[in-house]
Amino acid sequence: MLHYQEPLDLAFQALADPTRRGMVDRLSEGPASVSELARPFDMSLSAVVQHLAVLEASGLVRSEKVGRVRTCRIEPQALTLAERWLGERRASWERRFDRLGDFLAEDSTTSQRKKP
Amino acid sequence: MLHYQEPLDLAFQALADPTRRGMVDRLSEGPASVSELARPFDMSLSAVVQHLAVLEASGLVRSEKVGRVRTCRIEPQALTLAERWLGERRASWERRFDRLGDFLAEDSTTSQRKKP
DNA sequence: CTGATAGTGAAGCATTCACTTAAGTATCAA
DNA sequence: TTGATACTTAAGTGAATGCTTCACTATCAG
Repeated sequence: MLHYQEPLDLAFQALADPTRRGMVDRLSEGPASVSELARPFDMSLSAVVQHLAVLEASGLVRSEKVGRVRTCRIEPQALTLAERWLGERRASWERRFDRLGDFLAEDSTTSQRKKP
Repeated sequence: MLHYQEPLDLAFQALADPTRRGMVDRLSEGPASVSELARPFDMSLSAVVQHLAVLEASGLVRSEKVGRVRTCRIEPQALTLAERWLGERRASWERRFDRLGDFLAEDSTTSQRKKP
């Protein structure tokens, strides 16, 4: 079962890991090098680089190397994409919730209404 | 490496799968039974039930059984939690970005002057 | 040059994930 | 009661995930 991974899959998957959320959190305050990103975490640099690869694949982070230092920064569009998806579903639910009063007042079983 | 799974881990993990997002999408339109949730997907009912378990564990969905039918509905608080996390990071980045704009507006060492 | 710094790449390993099939258990309708 | 419906539970499988270690390549400072 090979699937093309949609942006939302990749973004949510990337955000599901606390280390990666920590990295995004750090980057939301401004750019950072790989070792700088790695510092707070109790794991090998290699592991952090692998997390970074996941973040880059998801589009949440981009980076560029100058000399021997790779500088990472957040890519807010991908963040917004996920945020919007959530917002839309919540809005849909709220719309329905608002109409609930009408349904209750009318007391009808969906489509079983007019049958004389 | 045993960890307590934080709500955000569970929520983002749950949302990382397109089937589960499909289910949340459906539920944002209103409650549904398990088989109703399963109908659009080309997989066994068992698989759908397992996806549902992930959604329930994450707090995104709750369900209750009446007779032989389990009715599922969305739990918007968990949705809001994830949405807020994203919003906060984006806000943090935007704040920084605004300050950067101010800085660049005054800075001329790294960019060329406009030709007269 | 020499050595330290910053990162890269590959292999290996335990665990988790997303399914499957198969065999249940209640519940409702006739 | 009989049979269909609506799940439920358990076991198994292959692929993906989150690490590790070790070996390696650039880059910069003195």
